[in-house]
Amino acid sequence: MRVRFAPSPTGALHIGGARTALYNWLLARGQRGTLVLRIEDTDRERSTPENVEQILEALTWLELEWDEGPLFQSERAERHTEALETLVESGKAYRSSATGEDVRAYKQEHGDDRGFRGKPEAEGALRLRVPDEGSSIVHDVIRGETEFKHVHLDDPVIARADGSVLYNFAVAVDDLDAGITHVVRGADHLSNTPKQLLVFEALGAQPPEYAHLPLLHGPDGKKLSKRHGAASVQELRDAGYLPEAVRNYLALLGAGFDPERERFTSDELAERFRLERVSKAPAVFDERKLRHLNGEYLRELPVEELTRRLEAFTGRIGLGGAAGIAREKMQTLAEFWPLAGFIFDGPTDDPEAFERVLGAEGAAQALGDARAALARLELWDEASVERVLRDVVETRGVKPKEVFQPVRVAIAGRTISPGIFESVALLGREETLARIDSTLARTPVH
RNA sequence: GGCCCCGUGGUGUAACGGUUAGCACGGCAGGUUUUCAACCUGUAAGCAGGAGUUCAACUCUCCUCGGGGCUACCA
Repeated sequence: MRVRFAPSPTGALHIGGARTALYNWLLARGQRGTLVLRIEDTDRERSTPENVEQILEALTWLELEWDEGPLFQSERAERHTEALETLVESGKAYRSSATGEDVRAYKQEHGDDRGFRGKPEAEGALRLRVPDEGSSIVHDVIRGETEFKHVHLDDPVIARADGSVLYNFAVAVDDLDAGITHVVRGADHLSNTPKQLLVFEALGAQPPEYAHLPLLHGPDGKKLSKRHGAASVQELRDAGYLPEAVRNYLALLGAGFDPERERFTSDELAERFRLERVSKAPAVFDERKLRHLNGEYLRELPVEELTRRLEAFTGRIGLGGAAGIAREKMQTLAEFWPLAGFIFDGPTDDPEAFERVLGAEGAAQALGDARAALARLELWDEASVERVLRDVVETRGVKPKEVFQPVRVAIAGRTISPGIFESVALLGREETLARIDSTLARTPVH
């Protein structure tokens, strides 16, 4: 089995495209087949090295593997020309200068549901001759059979007047030459399939098996796009999602896995993936669910691994201790720094938190007592810190938060942080006492 | 306009010609708790609508409605 993922080089890898790539990968992996990557760059304008680079980067980030082959469709221009000539010689394609305007005029005359048929000319673009009789039937592994009557189909343009080929032609020729057995792609290509089928037929070749995946929509039911927040793999990465979580989530969106379970390894995914089980209905990309899943993956990562990823994500080093105490509280890598950055960069400036917590009655005394108790500590570790701080609570006869919150604001600057004992223990004696002192110095005493 | 696809709670989905229509996210209400999370318990919420086939339909057929895609000398 040979499958292919053929993105258009328009820039970032769209989330829907990522899922298509993933499904192809799972299919190939589960069936011991090969995944071929090919950039659909017959439109040279849109194909920039940067765009291609972005796509490869995203696929690599997702940890998908593919077979090295001719990566660019444009490298095959010679073969395309040759195939074109074959079709012209056999009368299956003809030159026509007809424009979109002419096609509309034709339909005015013959009816909207009548496909355009041109007359052969000496100059112009190349159109494929579609027979009026019969129909092309798309045999789709997911959707069953869909019939497209030839009368409704326009003779498609397969090459520009300058000889360069167009997508629907090139894709068929390339799939044929690459020996692709299964074409798995977005449902937006379903209507294009009869044109490609016609190309296979004109070339006297057997088409591959097709499977059209349901499209991914945004929360508003419209096709997923920029205004829905993250729309590309790159954005997901930058938002702090883990590739394994993204992969798992994307796989869940329409693959028809057992919903009693939702976490799967790549091997399990590949093992269970069945094209026949893929849903026909479009799915809405729900970032909240991805967050949830990501949080689970994050919490199960060994601390050393989590640290490595946080360091790569933030560009900082020495995050090990902080990773350990913050990991229970984050769902994405991006949430780490707001939560634990104070350990490295000093307390966050949050006047509102300061006012509310340290402005409260008894806060200054509580903080002072905590300071004194901590200063007496001989062994500075989490258990000892907890012991003495709880002692302060007991001695003062107040609620725990009346002691813990002032300490938290003193060291973190804000009311949200990892656990107070762990934070203090990690910060160290010197830094903790210094931060408390500096806080005390500007705290009003009630 | 033409051609085509799709339709189970807000979201992702499971099941089956006969079930109290299940699970998860999210919501709500409690619990735990030093904050925020996490975690635990409980709870609300669905077969788009209408015909037909059948002893029986969410499941099969048709229609309507709704959503989507394609309709380029784009991919």
